[in-house]
Amino acid sequence: MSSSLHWFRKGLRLHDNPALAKAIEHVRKQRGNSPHLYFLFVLDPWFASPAKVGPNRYRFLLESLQDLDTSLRGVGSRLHVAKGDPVEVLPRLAKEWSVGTVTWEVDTEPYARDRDEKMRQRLSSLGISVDTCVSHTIWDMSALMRAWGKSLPPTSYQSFLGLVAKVGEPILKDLSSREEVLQAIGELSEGSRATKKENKGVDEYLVPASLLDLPAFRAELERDPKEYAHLLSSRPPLFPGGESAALARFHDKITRQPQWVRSFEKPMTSPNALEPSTTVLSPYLKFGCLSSRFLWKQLTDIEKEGKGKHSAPPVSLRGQMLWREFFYINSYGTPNYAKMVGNPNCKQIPWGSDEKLFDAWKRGETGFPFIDAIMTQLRTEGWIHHLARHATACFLTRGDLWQSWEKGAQVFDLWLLDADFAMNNGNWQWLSASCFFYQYFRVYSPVAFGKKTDPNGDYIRKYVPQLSKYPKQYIFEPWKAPAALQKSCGCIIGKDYPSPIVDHDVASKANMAKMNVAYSANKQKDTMPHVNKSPRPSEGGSVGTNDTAGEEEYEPKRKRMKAATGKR
DNA sequence: GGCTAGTTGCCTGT
DNA sequence: ACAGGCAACTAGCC
Repeated sequence: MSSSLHWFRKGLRLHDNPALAKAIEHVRKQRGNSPHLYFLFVLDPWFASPAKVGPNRYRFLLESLQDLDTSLRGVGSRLHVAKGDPVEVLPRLAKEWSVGTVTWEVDTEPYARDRDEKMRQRLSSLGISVDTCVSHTIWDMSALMRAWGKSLPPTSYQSFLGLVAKVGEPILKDLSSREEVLQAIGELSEGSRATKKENKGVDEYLVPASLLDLPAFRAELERDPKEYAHLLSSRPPLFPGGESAALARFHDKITRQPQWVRSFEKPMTSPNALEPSTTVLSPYLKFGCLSSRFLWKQLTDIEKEGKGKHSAPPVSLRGQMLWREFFYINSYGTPNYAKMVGNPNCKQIPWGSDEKLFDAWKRGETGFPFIDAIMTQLRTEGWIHHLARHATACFLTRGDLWQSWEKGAQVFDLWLLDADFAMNNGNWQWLSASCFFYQYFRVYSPVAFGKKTDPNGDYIRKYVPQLSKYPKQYIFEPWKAPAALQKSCGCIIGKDYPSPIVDHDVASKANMAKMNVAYSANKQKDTMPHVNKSPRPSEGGSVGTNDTAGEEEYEPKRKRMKAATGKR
């Protein structure tokens, strides 16, 4: 029982990995029993299936595991990759390998919290000790919630900034580098018998070399070759997974251009640039290939070192990191965070359920080129700009299609490389004006918004190539092009490219009226909790765009509200 | 109870 | 580039 095992889940890195460092310490303390340090990742069927993770992100994960394995083998160690339920698999291997201590990085997602609690109990019953560290986020969410002192987390960014100012910044002095950690592992590996033992027989714990090694994904590929065609291309991926790629990208986007870092303002970046206008470090943060604490420290240092002014939260790069922490505390402290029903911070809104509208959105066939280009980039490349996410999320929910944010979040969760429980569900609530943001009358135009940063429509030309010959005055709204022009451009609207599935002006105004009704119903429920009134489904036409009807709908409720509060 | 601020809306006019 | 109208939201703080 003298060996240790570090369990990788997120945190797929060696640098700044305090739980892994603890595992090294545990092994160092052992003497004489040829203790070994094992590294394990478990492909849990809970997420490792084509229904839960799109091919791009699975590829990214495998590359991240391959990179870890390569690094470890360089110093005489290796990564073991097992398949199955980790609560079943890990304790079995721990016994087989005479492991006395297991370490992992804290994961605050509901599934992970539940799984890890089961793992603790299971290991405890086997007499195996557990050591964990918080290093996926900059702050410890449980400590932040204690300091906050309320049962529900702060839902405004400003109050969150107040909270972290009160708590203070964590001390991030001695973040270990990958080289330091590898050297320490190398010293442990020397003379260890375990590495040699494994060379006998078939190795069932190798990192899968590609998606095609996984039967479920192979079956998907055979079922839908077109969908997976981009995976078979010989071109290297746009965003390769792994710690090496993470550190290289960090160097390229951050270290190499301090002036750009210091002047970064998120709203000034472009959602439809052909080269990403932001860092695209998010996939690496999601899997922990890059340490958020390391990035935070580097950004802080770059701001300090330069002279003159630098940008500030919420729009600066440090501000982006704080948004991440903000959504993490919300995901940690909100019951049923990923749902509307049962989520105390989420407005209850009677979203429609129209499969045709939803599928058209998902497939990028709405007839709005800007939206369809975004959805195509998402599906094929796995990353879209933050503001592109805004535009398409608003379009699906309160802007145009009036479909549930939960269904939109599922699509993002499937296809995004950086799909993150906290930020994905939080931002969908934000964009649908269900939580965090409530100015529902500010609606993104699927035609006008993209023109500001891409007047020529080059982004559309790339991702919706049917329209590539359209002149710029029609490319954002091709249905307005004269029939002769459509013909000469080789793309007839309604035949070669869909007609718009909604009239944006009509739909968005009708939806604003529905939001008004839904908000009023939520207000009544809040002020009169004994009246368990579910939000009324409303037809767009019944409220319509008539101002007087809206007034009548709204005014009496104000009075009732006053009467209700007056009772106190 | 009132006031203010809120990561990044759109459109028109200057 | 920026201001104001649009018709008007909520949370947080006083």
